This record gives sequence, C-alpha cells and structure tokens, in this order.
Amino acid sequence: MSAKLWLAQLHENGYRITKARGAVVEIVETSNRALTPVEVYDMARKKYRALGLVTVYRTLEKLEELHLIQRVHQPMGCQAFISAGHGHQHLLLCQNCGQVEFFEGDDLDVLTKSIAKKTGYQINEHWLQLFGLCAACRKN
Amino acid sequence: MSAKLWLAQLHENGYRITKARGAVVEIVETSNRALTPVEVYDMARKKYRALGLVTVYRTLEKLEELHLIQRVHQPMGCQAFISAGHGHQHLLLCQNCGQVEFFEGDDLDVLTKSIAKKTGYQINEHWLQLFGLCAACRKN
DNA sequence: TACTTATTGAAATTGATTTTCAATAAAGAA
DNA sequence: TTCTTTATTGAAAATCAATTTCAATAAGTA
Ligand SMILES: [Mn+2]
Ligand SMILES: [Mn+2]
Ligand SMILES: [Zn+2]
Ligand SMILES: [Zn+2]
Repeated sequence: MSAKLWLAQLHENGYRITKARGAVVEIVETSNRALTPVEVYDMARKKYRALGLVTVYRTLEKLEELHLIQRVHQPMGCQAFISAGHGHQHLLLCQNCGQVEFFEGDDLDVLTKSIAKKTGYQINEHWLQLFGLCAACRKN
Repeated sequence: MSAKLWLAQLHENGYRITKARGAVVEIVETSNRALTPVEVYDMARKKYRALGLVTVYRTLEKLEELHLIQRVHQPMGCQAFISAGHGHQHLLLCQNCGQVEFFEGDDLDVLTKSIAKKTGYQINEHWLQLFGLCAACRKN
C-alpha cells in the first residue's frame, strides 16, 4: 500500500484529496511505529506548514473508518495509530523504540473452545499483542 | 479477596483508612464489570455522599499501584478498572453487558518462539483478551 | 487526650479532543 | 479554461477528562 493508494481510497469514498490530507497520509503510511495525533501533526507540518491539528484528528478519523489505520493500545497510552495490517493479524511491539511488526498464524481455537465451554460464553473476537525488544534494540 | 483485605493492604503500605477510600474500595472490589472513575464516583457516593471525584482518581491510582485493580482496554475506551486477577490471567469480556471473567491456561510458547525466530525479537510479554457474549446475554 | 501529618473536596488549572464558523479550494460541469 | 457547488480548512471557542493547589479536616499514634 502506498500513500497514493490511500488517497485513492479516500477519493473513492467521496472524500476530497487535499494537501493537508496528503501530508498526514504520507507520514502515517510510512511510519513503522504508532504515532499520536500530535506526533503526526509535528511530522506532517514539515511537509505542509499550514496544516492544523484539527485536520490531523479529522483525517485520522477517516483513515480509521476506512480501515487504513488502526489504534494501538499500549501500557503508556492508547492514542496512537499505525498503518493497518491486512486480514487477521496481530501486533508485536518493541518496548524500547516502539517499532511495530505484524504477525499472523496464531491458533487460539483450542483455547477459545475450552474457555467457551468452561464459562458458557460465545466467544466472538480476540485481541493478542506481543511486547518485547526488536533485533536492533537487543544489541543496545 | 474482600474489601477489608484491600483496606488492610492499603494500611500495610502506609496509607490511612478513610471513609472515602472505604466507599471506593467497596464498589470496585465487588463489581463484576470494569468501572470508569465517574461510574465509581456515582456508585460510591450512594455509600458516602461527601466523596469527591478527585479522591476516586487518587484511590484508583493507589489500588492500581498495589495491583489490587487493573486497567481494562476495550474498543470503546480504556479508562475502566476491574478488580485484578491473581498470577498470570487474561480477561474475557461480554460485549453486551460488560461482565468480566478471568481465565488462564493459555499456552503461547510455541507461537512466541516461532515469532521470535521469524522477527528477531526477544518477546517479553503478551496481552490476550477475548470478547463475546456471556451466558445470560446469549439468551437475550 | 493531644499531636502530627496524610487525606480530603472545592476550585483552579492543564491538556486533549471536539465544535463552530467564515474563508478557501477541490471536483465536476459547462 | 472558467464557473459553480459544497466539502474542507485552520483559528478560536467550547467541552471534557484528569491533575494540581490549598486550607480544612480527620486518621493514626503516643
Ligand atoms: Mn488471532
Ligand atoms: Mn497468557
Ligand atoms: Zn526497538
Ligand atoms: Zn453479558
């Protein structure tokens, strides 16, 4: 996925393509760590000085709505966003530098069936997230 | 765990036992769903009218510090707290009524080892949460 | 009981997010 | 291209949650 495709997605959904949106998309799409609205604002303003923080909020809202980005929950806070994975994927986060990797292939069927039986719940979804140190940060 | 034990814990850690704390503890300790500070405030004020919202925030902070409660992350928000589980446990949440159950016995060793190898990460922690409908809510 | 000081709630403050609004510019039509 | 429509913009104001300040109070201890 490239910034161009994200803008095309916005356009297809009836949203206009503007310089403000272009700057926000460029930043968020290429980041390998989750960014807060203010971080996006600071970084995107280097590409488009006139950008307003309000527009960052509004653009992130739309990108989330189109599933192009997703919110990242962390012990320190839950206001950061990252370019979304495709299909059923989960996150692996570096506790030192914030780097995000996606992974798939978790198989929780046995577990969920057993929990469902034990608790009487109908289980619909799961959240799974791994935390650790990325290869670069391990070396310090 | 009972409210009395929580207060004893607070006392052991050098905190004083007050009516305000008693009311907050009573509410949080007995709830089977995660409560926000305002919810705790509203409910605890029925037991102790003079209670201030500030004190709720301050008490929750201390209870979290002592690991008596834990924050619950949900799609709708992450400002709610529930009485903490013991040892390594995970949450199962009812998407309808908010009921929380704890479960253990997940085994993610094979998965984490495989992801570690694939990504070069050293994996330290994991978050796992299940969502569904509790037995009561299934029947509607 | 008397003393020390942690705790309290009200009020003020901070900080993040949302709303309002008039000016602007994107998109499509002519 | 120019024109027209209207979504989008950023500044400013408003809202909302959370934190800090502070003088009065009450918990714990001697
Ligand atoms: Mn999964
Ligand atoms: Mn586990
Ligand atoms: Zn790292
Ligand atoms: Zn339920």
